[in-house]
Amino acid sequence: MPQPSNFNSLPLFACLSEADRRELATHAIEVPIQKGQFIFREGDAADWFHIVKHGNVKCVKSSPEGREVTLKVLMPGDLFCCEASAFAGEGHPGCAQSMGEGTIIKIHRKVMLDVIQRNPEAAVSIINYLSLRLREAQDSAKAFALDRAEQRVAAILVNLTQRSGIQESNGIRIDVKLTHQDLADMAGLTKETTSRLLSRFKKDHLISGTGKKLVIQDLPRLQHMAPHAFL
Amino acid sequence: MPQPSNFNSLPLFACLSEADRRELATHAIEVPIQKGQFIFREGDAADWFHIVKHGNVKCVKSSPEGREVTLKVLMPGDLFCCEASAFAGEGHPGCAQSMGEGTIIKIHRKVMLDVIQRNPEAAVSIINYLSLRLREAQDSAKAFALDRAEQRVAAILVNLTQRSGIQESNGIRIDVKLTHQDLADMAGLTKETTSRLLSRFKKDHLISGTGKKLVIQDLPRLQHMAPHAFL
DNA sequence: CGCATTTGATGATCTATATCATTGTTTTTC
DNA sequence: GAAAAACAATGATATAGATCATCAAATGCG
Repeated sequence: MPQPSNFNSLPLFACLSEADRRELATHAIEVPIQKGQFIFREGDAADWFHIVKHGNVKCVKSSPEGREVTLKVLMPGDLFCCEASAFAGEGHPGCAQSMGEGTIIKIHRKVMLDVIQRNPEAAVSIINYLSLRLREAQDSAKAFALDRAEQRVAAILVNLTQRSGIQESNGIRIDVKLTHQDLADMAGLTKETTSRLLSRFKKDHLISGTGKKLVIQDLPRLQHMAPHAFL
Repeated sequence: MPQPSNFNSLPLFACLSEADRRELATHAIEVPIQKGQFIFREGDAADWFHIVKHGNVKCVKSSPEGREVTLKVLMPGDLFCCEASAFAGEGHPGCAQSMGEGTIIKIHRKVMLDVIQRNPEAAVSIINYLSLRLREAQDSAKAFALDRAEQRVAAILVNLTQRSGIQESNGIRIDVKLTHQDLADMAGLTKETTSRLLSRFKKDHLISGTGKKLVIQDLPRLQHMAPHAFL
């Protein structure tokens, strides 16, 4: 049961006609996802565009030795891996893995490319989307190359707060279920180092709560610690 | 004196009609660049598309503390910073700096956008170009997060060899003037560490020559050291 | 050409973060 | 609701790479 409301709220589709959005919605497939489930793996054929409906999905790359980085955590509404892959019909450059229960919407690339053909405006949207993602990826590369562990973790917390923060009585709750290992994978650290940093952040009253319920208590100071945006 | 030959050889323009390519060539401006000269700086308005005609240009980001990363070294024929910036009319997300004497070609974004409007095919080329760059940037982020210094330097040498290598009697010469500092900036290392690694590579007969004339002697073994592509 | 500047090589130390190890605390599962 | 599994906290130690410090070699410049 596709939900057109999702399509309307996506900036990427804002330029489409009502008819085209309905066309996309008709061809959209909704799929439930379980914690840890791979939506696709590195190298898989990229025949689908994906949109997170609810839950969170992480884009992951791993090294032969088994270490892995999380390049991005996706929130409801986020499009993923419409990158190179889906357009050029190549394999996926990384994995997409569900971080918990959720739902994703899949649209076959043929349907999508069809709609784009008919809407030059949509192509521009895609270009803007890719440009933004490119900038983000370059910022990440920069952060990994130049920033220290503390700065990277701070930047990640700031980013997650901005993208999924919910105001609460005692601060802003990050609405993503994150283990220390998850954060470590985003920051390119070990879970131990991440754990120690979070302990210090708690001691300094920058954050509170634990595990699944991280609450940001001093966003300005965290932002001040983070040289630039990240993730 | 624009050189249409350059335009014909660019994959990005391959789909254009002869007339459109001529149109671009007519509006192209050729500019000589000096060593160290900034073609643009972070934050500058992005009103131009740039193409390296000869010489090399590096895309650089720097941290407030003065450290910097080189996100990419561009070879003749490479397009640069047609990213987010030029399309969205935003500021440049990083600097572009000449690595030596050279020439670049500038095309105003209005001319470029005009041509793209008339050629839906061109938009697809741009999408493919951006997709590729995105993948590269994600690979870089991954390399910084997961690979060790030696692996990153090896990967960079492999990449430079593939993009600018010239077969010579004693190996493949990298046709880019690189100081150890340049390589260090690409790998996210200090010049000392890079110097030590290159010394070891020489001792192991992986490379020879020095400074401005780096010669790769054992590309297969270097490739084997590098987990994945980088830069 | 000869001097000044930049670049390269390499030693000695320092430090941020990884690794290894343990124990306590949640969360899940049956 | 008890047992199992996953997660968190934190100490002790190891190490890759940074930093500091020279000196030598190459390169550019007047």
